[in-house]
Amino acid sequence: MNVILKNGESISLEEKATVTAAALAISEGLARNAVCAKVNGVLVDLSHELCEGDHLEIVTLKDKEGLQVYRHTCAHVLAQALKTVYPTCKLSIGPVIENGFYYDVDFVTPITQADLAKVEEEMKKIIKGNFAIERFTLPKDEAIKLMEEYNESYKVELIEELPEGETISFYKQGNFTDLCRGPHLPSTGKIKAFKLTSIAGAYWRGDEHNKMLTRIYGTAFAKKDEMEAYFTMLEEAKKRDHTKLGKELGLFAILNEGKGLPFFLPNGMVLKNTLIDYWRQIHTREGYVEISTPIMLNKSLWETSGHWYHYRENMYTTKVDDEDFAIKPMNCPGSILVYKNEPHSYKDLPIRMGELGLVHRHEKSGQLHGLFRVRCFTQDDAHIFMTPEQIKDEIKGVVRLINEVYTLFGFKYHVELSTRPENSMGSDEDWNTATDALRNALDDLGLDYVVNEGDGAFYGPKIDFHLEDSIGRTWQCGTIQLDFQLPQRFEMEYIGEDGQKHRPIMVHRVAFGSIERFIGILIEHFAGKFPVWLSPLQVKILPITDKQADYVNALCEKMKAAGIRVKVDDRNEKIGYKIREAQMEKVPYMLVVGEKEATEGLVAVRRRDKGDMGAIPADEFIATVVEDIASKTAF
RNA sequence: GCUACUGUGGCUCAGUCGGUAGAGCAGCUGAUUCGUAAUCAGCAGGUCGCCGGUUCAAGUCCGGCCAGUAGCUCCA
Repeated sequence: MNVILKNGESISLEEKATVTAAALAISEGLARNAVCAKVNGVLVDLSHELCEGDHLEIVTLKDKEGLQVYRHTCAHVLAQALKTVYPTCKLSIGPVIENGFYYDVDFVTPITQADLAKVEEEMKKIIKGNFAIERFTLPKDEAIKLMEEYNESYKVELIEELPEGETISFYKQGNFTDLCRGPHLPSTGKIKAFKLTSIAGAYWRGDEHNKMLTRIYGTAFAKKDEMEAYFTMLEEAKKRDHTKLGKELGLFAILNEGKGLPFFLPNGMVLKNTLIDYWRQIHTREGYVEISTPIMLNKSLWETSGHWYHYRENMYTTKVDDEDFAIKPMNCPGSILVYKNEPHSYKDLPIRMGELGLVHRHEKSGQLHGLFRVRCFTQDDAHIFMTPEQIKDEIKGVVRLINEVYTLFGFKYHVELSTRPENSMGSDEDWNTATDALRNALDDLGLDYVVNEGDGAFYGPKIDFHLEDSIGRTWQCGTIQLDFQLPQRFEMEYIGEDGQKHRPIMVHRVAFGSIERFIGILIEHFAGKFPVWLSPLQVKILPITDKQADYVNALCEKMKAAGIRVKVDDRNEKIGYKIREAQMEKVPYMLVVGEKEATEGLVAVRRRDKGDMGAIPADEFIATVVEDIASKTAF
């Protein structure tokens, strides 16, 4: 019989040849590295029997799917080890995740991090035992019987939900059998590098009303050095932790007096204000106007907007003179009131109305984290009110602006389009129109995007921007949300060319997302070494002795006049001490000034990452820094 | 909110089997005026997250609360 390979060629094999046999027929090396295969697009085991005309693609550990299968087998080895060490535990699910795998298990007595070593030892034994992993299938009733025999009630529950008549596959390795779709490695001995990393609680089926199981996380790589590299990356991420750097660099603090409510310290405030200055500059250029609305407005407003019904549990409320008020969790209703404050002609549109709005949301305590998840934050919000014809161009303008912002900081990003969720308001027709408008704008710009079905806001579909930082982690920041609902609820209008009243379309959009979160991301992205234009302190002057005091003070004043953030360290300390401290503060430029420089009008420049750069005339240095700031260059 | 873990001077951490706290850095004082990541000496600083319990005795053991961390769930 013949099977067709990835490159279109076909090879001839004996009837019922397995994937392994096929791999061997192609090359011995491929057979050795084969993990599983894709037959007609479906992943199968190496022991799978091929049929005439099958399209065959051998999968190795170099393929994403190959590594996933490898990790999935690790999860099974973990499960087998757990059943050996803790025979009374019950298994639930054990999938592959990014960088590893986990298994959710119900223990009679909870285990701790310290117990993982024992489990790892057992896993090593299983790997060394090199048990063959064999697939078999059972009809539903027998599958249930088998799992009942093993007392695996979670597995029984999973099987019961499968459609009648479905054959159910199991994988057996040694004395251990697990319900699984597969595929798997041919034997446990193929695993070369794995580690159990952590333990956490996780709800059965991800539902907080269900029992909490113990989730054991692990990671696995094809080679030991790849795993080492992964742990090195994690170490690097730890060093960049914005909560740690935020403290060390005096940027922000979150105190017991208000959890999730960040305080900006002087250095962090410089960062925040610099970002805001930049934001104002580009938005003014793009034809935005800026407004500011109260952080607290009365209940009837939030009833009109729908927040009172759809967002109530996240809102802080209070009573003023017996009237209910809510602290705003979003800025849009305020912006709408500004729009409605006067009548509008079609000639006014589009109106691009920006607001750096401070919003408060009562997030659950367990999800607060540094600046990434807080209870009060500043959105770099803007609402665009427009005619239906303007939608596409306006969306495109916003996408371009967000691209400009992310590019400046050196972020790569990808785009996601989210569609109608379950708990939403409005007609299907409106949703379809809105979703199509976003889709068309993205298609027009030729941007790649993924679609998240059912992940939109309750008032409309949205485009999300997920940016990637310097060590490859992704963050959701920018979002563009189209809204047909609020204009209706607030009965917004404009007078059209025809003299009739029309309803404007509204877009909500942010570029940074939340300035707080964005600052957190910037801290980690730059590891605290901000580019000159963002650095809280740009230049630190370090005189060798107090004989240089006059020269150094005059120099400092001159730099301040040039718009540079500069300080003199005139303490009675050795130069090495001053440099060490400035390095730890991550100041981009240090100027060492001794006798020689003071008499000749020079500065000895030391750069944060490059060390001693030699002496140059002071004026030349000032010009360089001014240029760094103006051009917002990366250093 | 849920599960697990953690909480000792401003910061980083030590404190054994329960016997009423220890270091380095930072700070202050003094000396030193020095050339590219820590000059020396002295001083001061803590009701061990909070509340309660066990005990002759609690930083240490137990319970509750508060806060943080890793996840779950949710989200900018």
